[in-house]
Amino acid sequence: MRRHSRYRQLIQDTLRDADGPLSATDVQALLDDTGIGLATVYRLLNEGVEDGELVGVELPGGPRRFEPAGLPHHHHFECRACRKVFAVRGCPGRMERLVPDGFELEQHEVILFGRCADCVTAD
Amino acid sequence: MRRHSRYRQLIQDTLRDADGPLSATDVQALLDDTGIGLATVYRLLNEGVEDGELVGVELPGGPRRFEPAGLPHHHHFECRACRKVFAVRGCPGRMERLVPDGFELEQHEVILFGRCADCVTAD
DNA sequence: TGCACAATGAGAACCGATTATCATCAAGCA
DNA sequence: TGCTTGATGATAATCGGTTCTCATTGTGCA
Repeated sequence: MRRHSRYRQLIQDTLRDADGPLSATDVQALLDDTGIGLATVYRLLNEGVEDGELVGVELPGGPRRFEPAGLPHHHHFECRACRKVFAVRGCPGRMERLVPDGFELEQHEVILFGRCADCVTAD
Repeated sequence: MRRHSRYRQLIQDTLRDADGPLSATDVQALLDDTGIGLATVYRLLNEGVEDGELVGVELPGGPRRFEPAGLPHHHHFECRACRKVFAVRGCPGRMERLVPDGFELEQHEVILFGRCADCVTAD
């Protein structure tokens, strides 16, 4: 049984309020003023996944990220300038057309790359 | 100036004949009988990218992969069973619809996950 | 045929991400 | 108010991937 954990809920809230999936170091940086250690962040993120409250998100060339479980179907946009990752609603669909004969499709991921609004404006 | 390289062309040919992008260790394994060293594989792959003959392909949670430059627009299918990655022609399109206001889209990647024909048959 | 130097292979080193270790801290109960 | 025990933080260890180092090889030209 998991007893009192100062941070458990705080991490959940942090992920829920974020614009997209966060890495362990992102979470630590956002909770910097609490002094939380990186080991604790990893521990709680992994526990969150085990408990089904969180899901891991893998994006090309980056560390593992985490977001709340149960979000509606969505994909991700990675800003090439600030490296932030945003969840984007919707899906282009029609993935089946791409699947070669004899292959079985289980899942798909769409990743958009470009520049986020903040970085576009910053020019 | 690059002079005689036994392997340069061999690696190009290997990538060109493959079903999809290959990692450095994939290439080494395919050229196993030549005794090529991993350092050489990495060196030639990186040179290939510098020279514009190859492009690097990043997929979630895997090592960097390489494929010939100039291929027509395509995406990738990763087999969850054998971990092989296949290039798949075509594109679902309509990516712009997903881009949030104020964001600028530069590129997109679509990755399909499932089981390849060989692994489906192997059951 | 000999030489200079690029190419190579083996393995050490490095790197970022992640996990393990362990002493310390503190919540909740006696 | 003490005690037990899970939670925590600092840091070492680990892990896959990749790059670096350097002695050796062998190509291509003199």
